Amino acid sequence: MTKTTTGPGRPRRQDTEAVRRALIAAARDHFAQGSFKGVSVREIARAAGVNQAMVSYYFGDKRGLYEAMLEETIGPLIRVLEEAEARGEVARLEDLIPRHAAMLAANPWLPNLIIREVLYGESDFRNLFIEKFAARVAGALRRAIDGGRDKGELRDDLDPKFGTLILFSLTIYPFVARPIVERAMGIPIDDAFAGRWSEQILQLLAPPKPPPEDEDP
Amino acid sequence: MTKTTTGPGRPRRQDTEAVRRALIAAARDHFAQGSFKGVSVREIARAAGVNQAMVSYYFGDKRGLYEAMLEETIGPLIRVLEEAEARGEVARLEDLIPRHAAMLAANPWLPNLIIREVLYGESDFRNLFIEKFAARVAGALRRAIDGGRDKGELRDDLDPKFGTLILFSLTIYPFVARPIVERAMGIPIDDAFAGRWSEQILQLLAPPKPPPEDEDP
DNA sequence: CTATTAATTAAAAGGACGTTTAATAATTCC
DNA sequence: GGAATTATTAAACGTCCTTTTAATTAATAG
Repeated sequence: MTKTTTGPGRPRRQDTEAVRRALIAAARDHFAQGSFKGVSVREIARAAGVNQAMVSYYFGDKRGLYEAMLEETIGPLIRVLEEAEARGEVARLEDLIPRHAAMLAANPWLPNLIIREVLYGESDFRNLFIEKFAARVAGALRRAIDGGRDKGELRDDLDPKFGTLILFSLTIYPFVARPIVERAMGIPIDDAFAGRWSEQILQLLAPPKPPPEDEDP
Repeated sequence: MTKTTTGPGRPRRQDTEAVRRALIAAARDHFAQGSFKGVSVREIARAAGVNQAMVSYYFGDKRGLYEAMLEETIGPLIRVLEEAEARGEVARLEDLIPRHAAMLAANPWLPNLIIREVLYGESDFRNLFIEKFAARVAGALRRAIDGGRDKGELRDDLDPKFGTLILFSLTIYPFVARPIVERAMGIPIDDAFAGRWSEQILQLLAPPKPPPEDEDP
């Protein structure tokens, strides 16, 4: 006779990786909505459908879960970006910007995690985060700007350092401030937004078009 | 004989307003650094140099202190801005942008409080906040953009809605992401920054200059 | 087949936190 | 000048949260 009631003990043939993944996913979604202290282990475990003691069992403690979550959610995205850069797929701003925007639009938890880590991240971990994430993105933006300048694809009154900051701000902020943008400005952040927004950014940085002739070509 | 040791009881001639102000200031600084749950009443009271029970005594509870703090720190800034607008002092982007930037640079706790309220603010209060703060700033930006367009002071390939978002992003984000900007991009956010940054923003939105003649005037 | 190991549970331990309380002393009011 | 009020303190209270523990059972190894 097989027992059907749940109780302590090892369950029949349950995948340990599934539990880990469920916890990481629940942690990602919850930490994107609330602060580190504002989200409880109980909540996360309940959302993941596992016992709260599993957090300590798999990750040591709450912070261990948090850090594993950051590594396993943001890490892959950075790697994808870096591989794309290595293959020269995002050397030009016209390729890089839409890619960044699409990535942020497709992963709604991403901008929140980033900004939270920047605002409240604790010393050591925040340092690592800035180094691993922000510095790399900033580097890619800077290289694309320098390249664009050299090829005359960029307006020449743009300071390269400030240009990097302009791009950084314009790519991330609308997604971070989503509630404001949607409700106070009436701009929906939907699938189409990333594309139109990228176009607007690129247009802003393009060199001035020659003044229109009075006649059509 | 006058007692010199501290103990329970009403102190000699201490100003009740001073206690209130100390609590508000400590709350402002602490809530700018940590989340609502991440900052304890004990910490704030200690920083303010008063007993923790004073929080309940003056503000009812922790949330009462938080809301009073938001009202008394952000409220005046909004009012200053609105009065400036009423007097027509910030109708033009060249006046409005540097003013916003200077305000954010001069009050380092401001961008953090704003973004935190947007990210984690709880239902009712966040709604109020967005309505009172974000919507007004967005409105002022929008009016300045529309005005600038009418007078031909703005490039004409700029969608007004997106233009508002561009300005909003560029004015706030560098101050929010200060650690990133300073450390990953090497741009110090100091007194001089607000001015140079405003110029860069305005330059970006200005209509393209006529192509330079080959001779000096 | 038996003994060990691994995964899970419910419950409890231990700590921190927000809030309340009772005591106390300066101030104010009549 | 005495009674009531106000501002303050230290301590306690109750709650919630993270982490640990002891029990339990499936899986695995010898």
